[in-house]
Amino acid sequence: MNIRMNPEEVLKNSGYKLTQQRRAIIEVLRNSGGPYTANEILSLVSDKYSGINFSTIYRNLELLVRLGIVEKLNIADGYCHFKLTGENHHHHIICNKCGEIREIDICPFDELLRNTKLEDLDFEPVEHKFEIYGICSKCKDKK
Amino acid sequence: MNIRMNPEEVLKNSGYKLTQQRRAIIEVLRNSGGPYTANEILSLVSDKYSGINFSTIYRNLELLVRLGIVEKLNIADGYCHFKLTGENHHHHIICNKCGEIREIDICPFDELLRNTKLEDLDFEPVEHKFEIYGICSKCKDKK
DNA sequence: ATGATATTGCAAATGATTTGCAAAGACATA
DNA sequence: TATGTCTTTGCAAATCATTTGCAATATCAT
Ligand SMILES: [Mn+2]
Ligand SMILES: [Mn+2]
Ligand SMILES: [Zn+2]
Ligand SMILES: [Zn+2]
Repeated sequence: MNIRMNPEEVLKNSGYKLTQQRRAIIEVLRNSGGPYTANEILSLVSDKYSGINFSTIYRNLELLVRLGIVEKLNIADGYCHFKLTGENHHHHIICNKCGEIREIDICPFDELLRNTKLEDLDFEPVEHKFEIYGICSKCKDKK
Repeated sequence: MNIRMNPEEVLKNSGYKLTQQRRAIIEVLRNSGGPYTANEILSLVSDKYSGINFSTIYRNLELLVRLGIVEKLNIADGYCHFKLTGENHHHHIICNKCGEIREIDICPFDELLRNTKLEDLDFEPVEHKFEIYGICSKCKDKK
């Protein structure tokens, strides 16, 4: 499964059908930064493909995660957030007040691999999460 | 609010009552590594204080988080996990197969602060999460 | 175009977490 | 130590994101 295949190709290549709904979901994730909640994705997709159902959103997000196309983030706000995996790997800073999610390019994992400390862990890493929570500048100014 | 106060002192100092249930919850968190789900904490506490209710667990965990005594982890398994904040700050490697959570001492945040990259972010960090997901040695051997 | 299968929409179920409310407990005060 | 006030608890019901069963529909190889 070449890493350079696009989501549509991965789907077909894995024996899944390229439905209107799947196209729309991928399209939305591609054109918007994210990460978005299932709710937000439903709204965005509804613009392109009205009538799409919540369970379709959830079922497909799960499939896309399973295929490695989409990444699922468990942010401390009670919802799952989803974004396209891939080219621009990054992490997030999240405001505890307003909930704004901003991307950062700093990846602590690169550093880890460089130090080969992982060898000692007796563990095969697949993915990783790094998030910084705090107060954004807008919210700091407010009080 | 001195960082050297113990949980019981912080509670009283903040005007909250030191109930049997709160004592038991803190006791359990102190004597077990964690992080634990609310469910696991209910079981552990029930040994000490039988009859304790789920809503009491949740309400107090929320309070303890608010007071900075407990840390809430959003691990990608659908549950919230809780552990005592404080002395031994660390992160986790989590097995995608069996769900085992193991502690690691590597903290990417120290590194970040050293590089002063955070100054540019215009953001006041409060806490951070770093987790590595993958396959543990036990699960790797199984297949 | 047809048929075999995968996928969808809908509505109902699930399950962790939250909430309202009356009874019980903590603790400052007398 | 007894009293009174205010907080906290237990219980049961509500919430709400996510999941699931099933019949109807869409996709795609032929
Ligand atoms: Mn990274
Ligand atoms: Mn850390
Ligand atoms: Zn903010
Ligand atoms: Zn494992």
